[in-house]
Amino acid sequence: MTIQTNGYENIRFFCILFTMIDEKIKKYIKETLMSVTVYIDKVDLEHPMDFKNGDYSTNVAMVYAKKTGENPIEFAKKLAKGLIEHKPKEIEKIEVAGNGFINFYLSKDFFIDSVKEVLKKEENYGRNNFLKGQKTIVEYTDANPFKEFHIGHLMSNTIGESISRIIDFCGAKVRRANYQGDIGAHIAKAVWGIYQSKNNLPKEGLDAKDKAKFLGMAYALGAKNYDADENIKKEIEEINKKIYSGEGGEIKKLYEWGRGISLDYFETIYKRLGTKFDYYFFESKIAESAKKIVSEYLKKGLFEESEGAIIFKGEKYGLHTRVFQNSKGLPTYEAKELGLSKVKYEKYSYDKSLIVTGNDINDYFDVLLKVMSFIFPKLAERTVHIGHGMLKLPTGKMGSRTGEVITAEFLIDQVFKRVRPKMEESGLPEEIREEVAEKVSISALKYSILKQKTGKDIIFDIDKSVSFDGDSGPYLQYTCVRAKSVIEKAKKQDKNPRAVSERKEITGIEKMIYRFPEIIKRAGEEYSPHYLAIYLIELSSEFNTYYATNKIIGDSKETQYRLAITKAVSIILENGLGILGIKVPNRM
RNA sequence: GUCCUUGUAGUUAAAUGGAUAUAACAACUCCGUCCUAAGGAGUAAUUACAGGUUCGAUUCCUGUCGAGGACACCA
Repeated sequence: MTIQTNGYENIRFFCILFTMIDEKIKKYIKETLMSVTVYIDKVDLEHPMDFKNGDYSTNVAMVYAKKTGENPIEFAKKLAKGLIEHKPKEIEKIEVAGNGFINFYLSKDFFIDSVKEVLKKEENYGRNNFLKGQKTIVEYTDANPFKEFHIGHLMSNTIGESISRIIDFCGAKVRRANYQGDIGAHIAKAVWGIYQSKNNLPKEGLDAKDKAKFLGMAYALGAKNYDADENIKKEIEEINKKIYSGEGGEIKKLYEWGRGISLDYFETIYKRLGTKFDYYFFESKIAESAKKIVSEYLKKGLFEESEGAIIFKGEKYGLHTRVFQNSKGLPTYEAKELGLSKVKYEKYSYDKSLIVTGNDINDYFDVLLKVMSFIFPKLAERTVHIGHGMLKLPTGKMGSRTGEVITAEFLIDQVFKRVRPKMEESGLPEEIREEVAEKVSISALKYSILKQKTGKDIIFDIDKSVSFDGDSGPYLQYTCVRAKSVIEKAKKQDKNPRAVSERKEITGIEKMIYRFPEIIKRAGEEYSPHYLAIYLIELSSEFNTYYATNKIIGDSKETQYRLAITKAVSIILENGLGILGIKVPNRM
């Protein structure tokens, strides 16, 4: 067999050679069970909470003892005996606990080999093939031109970007998409506001942020007058029609001007957050095809007419009724989303389409997917909606309708203000202070979003939630920087990492290192970055304990192994943080 | 009213049906530097309530109470 040696093939080759240890143990349990004539398709294997109960543990004996009619403990003992007979070399010891768990203890050689593997694969450590080649399009952020980029967009962006990176690590071919509402009543309000100051527009030279601020004010003005004055309401509706029809003239010019500066401004935020989109989809481009789909399926009887609108009766399927085309003949978001699924597919013939939005539209997505299952059944099967929770301030709800909008930049700036003075305290060179403070601020924010389960709301107290110690992004960065700094120092003394050890004793940090690939896989299977975030904290905590109790750079033979562990931790932290969308500074 | 989500230490969170429910923050004790103390060691503190299924329930089911969201032309 010949193996092509370009980098990519190499990674794949590794993945085939090194089956993950948990998979291997599961297979081995399954085979042993079959030898005692129990067939099962799923073996539960977990890491016990406490290291003293082994590195892996299975409950199969308790679950399946009943099938054979035996006493669980007796069955566990019998099974363990079979397991011990052809124990793989990675396993040192197998024990039956009093309640019927079978516990597996990995061998010292396994841990040393794991460290070796991390050093060998470096930035590719943790990659797997379980989504190999799967073409996946991930839609997230979805900020609307003319409106503010608020903290809801920040959440969607942070989560979507991280999920994209996770599935990329699992072998998927990922494309990032941003779907933007550049049409509709809210836009018309903003354009009306701009029209009022058309002779006093912001100057060309101003930066994107200030121009965007002007748009925010224009929108607020339009929204206020829309509600207060019947005549202005009519004017705004007129503007809306003009934008929809795309007819030329002054309105069109102002609209395009505003749309342009708004999109430029968003780019500066994406850059700051570390996202680069492959595709931008705009509502204005989707509207026509959406209308066609609706009228076609109205004829086919999927939709019905009611009070001048075209609706889908969801009640037949235990869902709600939704309007797909309003009585003015304009397609609603529902219809546009249908069109979008098709347009996306035409751009990138995806196997999977993920859509990350706030969970306030979960119910609505159920209806949409039902409708899609009739119109584009194949696309519906491939579409997964991921609803994230809302970012809430202790004072109440955060939403663009309440008027109390918190922009992403405001929040980042608030965090930055608290981080910046720490740069002086830690005596960093003048020239890198801004840059490090920026990385630390983004990390604090992103981590506090990613550490918890995606669907749940986050109560966000700027003072308390964004902490810089303990369970935080900066803690992870700090641990990584510290580890790297030790390695640098050792290098100057000609001491280098090497995964060789004579010691029999197994430390807590070794028991964490090899788990990284498993965590990536699980996070990818469930589209859940928080598994990774929590793992990285546990890893860091173990490393910091190790650091506090072991002098890493010493004169003993073990120095090279301690350095190897340190290096492995820094590699995992850098890979893991990268996947969370967090950059590690060189110093902090 | 109907449907969906949710309720875990003082606070914010974690826990593929498993072992003594795990962390961080805040509180209280310690470690003052030697490789980065944005660190480490320790103490105290939690599954809303009532039933059920199970060898075993924070997790599954039913009910009660509390919170959030969605329920026709916004997205």
